[in-house]
Amino acid sequence: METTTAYSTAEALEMLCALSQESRLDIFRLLVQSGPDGLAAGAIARHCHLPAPTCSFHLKELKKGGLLRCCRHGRSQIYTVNLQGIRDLLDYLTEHCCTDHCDHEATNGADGREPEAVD
Amino acid sequence: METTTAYSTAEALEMLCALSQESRLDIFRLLVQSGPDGLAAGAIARHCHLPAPTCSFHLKELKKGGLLRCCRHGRSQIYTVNLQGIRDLLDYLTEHCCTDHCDHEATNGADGREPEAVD
DNA sequence: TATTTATTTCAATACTATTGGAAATATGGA
DNA sequence: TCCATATTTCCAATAGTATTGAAATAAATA
Repeated sequence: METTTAYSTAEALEMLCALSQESRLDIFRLLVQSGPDGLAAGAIARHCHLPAPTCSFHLKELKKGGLLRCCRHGRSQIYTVNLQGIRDLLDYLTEHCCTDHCDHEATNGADGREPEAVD
Repeated sequence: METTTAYSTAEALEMLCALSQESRLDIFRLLVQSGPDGLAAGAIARHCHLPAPTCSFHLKELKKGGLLRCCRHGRSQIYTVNLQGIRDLLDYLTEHCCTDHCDHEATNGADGREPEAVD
């Protein structure tokens, strides 16, 4: 495992796009709960109350974003979360969107601060 | 750390929607870099190569999602990142989308649950 | 091969988001 | 007050995303 987490903004954006939809966030959370064994497409559709084609569309988007994996098992397609994917997204957000002055519990807790014009 | 951050899925979703757009991710990252002093709307538009109305639209979306704050300073509107907002999103993702078997630091969580196929 | 079950692709439609010019609003200063 | 600057709102055009029934594909089994 050589995870350098040199995650590009483009890749992070694609992941954010994948997760930023209600049904897809539902599906993703369901699969996180389901653990490494994953779930078949049909079971996911039933759980999330989605018609099969709608569910299939969202699964494809999540897979495209690198958040899911799938493999065939008999007649079923078993979907599982790609753990490294969500970790990479968290790392990206921590690194690029939450740096130094935004370092967890570092600075003063309250929001109050007097901003000054820049530029 | 005393705050429980009971961030709802609906709120997390709104934040994900706010961040999952190229211009908005650009703006957000720019403001993270700019630190607590923030930047005026005009400066943000120039930095991100956006016409003023387009930039204003995106700033409003980010603010709606709880990722930015703004306050007037003379003729300028100064935008700053809402640190608690992005922290809450990270906490939500860690808690709901990256649990046990997706342990960041390979720590065996206090609740170790058996991952099993759900229905 | 024909049948059943599981899932995806297609295609039409509906919906939501993005864009940017023009006009409106807000502020500071002469 | 009038003018210049800073930003937002309005609005209409365009672009992109979501939804789902019907058809197609895939695999197991008789």
